[in-house]
Amino acid sequence: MITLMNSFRTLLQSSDLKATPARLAVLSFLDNNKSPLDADAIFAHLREEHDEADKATIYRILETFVAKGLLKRLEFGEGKYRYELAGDDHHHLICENCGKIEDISDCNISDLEADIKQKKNFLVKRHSLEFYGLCQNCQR
Amino acid sequence: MITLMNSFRTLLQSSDLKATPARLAVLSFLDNNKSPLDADAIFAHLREEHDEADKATIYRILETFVAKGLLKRLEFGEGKYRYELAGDDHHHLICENCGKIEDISDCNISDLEADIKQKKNFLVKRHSLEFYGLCQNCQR
DNA sequence: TTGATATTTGCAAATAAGTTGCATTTGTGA
DNA sequence: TCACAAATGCAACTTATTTGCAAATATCAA
Repeated sequence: MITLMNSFRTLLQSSDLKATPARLAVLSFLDNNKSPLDADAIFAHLREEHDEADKATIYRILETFVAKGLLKRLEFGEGKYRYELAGDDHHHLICENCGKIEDISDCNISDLEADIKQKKNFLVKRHSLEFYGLCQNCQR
Repeated sequence: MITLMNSFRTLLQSSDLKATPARLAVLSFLDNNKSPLDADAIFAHLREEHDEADKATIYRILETFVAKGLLKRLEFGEGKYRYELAGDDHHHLICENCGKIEDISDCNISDLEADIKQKKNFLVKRHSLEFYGLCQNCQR
């Protein structure tokens, strides 16, 4: 735990960000959590953990982290953003019945991106790809 | 023009929806328009065309149309929804510099969806795939 | 063509997500 | 341990969207 927090500290410092309790708590919570979370879930968690932070602060932290590349901001058709730690590229399987969110890696769309440059002369910087359907449990 | 409006009438009727002026105007505007539009753009357009409708009405029309499968609801990382006529499957190229939105078809991810069923036992119903980058003009 | 009626709309108020200005507090390097 | 830029809290605000309810209207049958 101590080492984990230290690694978050280091991460923040190497991004020119001060290691404040709220920032450490946000990183730690997103790290513990498998699925992408929205601002309100993070806010609620910090409150429970007595790492309380104002909602404006949470939003500012998330914005800063996305700008620095520590987090990715995602949309799952809910009318709000979710956030996850930036790591290897992957996409999500979103169950429309129970809301469960799984990861998948190894989507191979770099070929497609090359195609796009070719055909449309559009330079792809990034993409979003999410799948909606039914998870194992909800298929019956 | 008259025939076009009649086809929208027919479309609405076959979806068990009354052909109101606002609904016809929304369909017509989205049909004329190449890129997906948000509720406010539609609202503003109808006002200009003197097909004025309340914003709540616009939102309800859009919601109804999506539910009936006439429209697709999209998100481009803007914190709001955009809508386009449902048609052949395609995805979008969103220019991060000028905001221009182009379409691309023929993305081949049905293979990937089969993979997902295989590996994760997740049943994909639909997906969202959007590309962000620089359009031809904005690359220099 | 006219009524009856269920559907749709307008209006106003409410909610949800996210943002902003500003005074105060706090990490951090000297 | 001090100074100061950076970060936070608070409150007010904006933007996107939703909801309740009464009034208006498209449609269908007579």
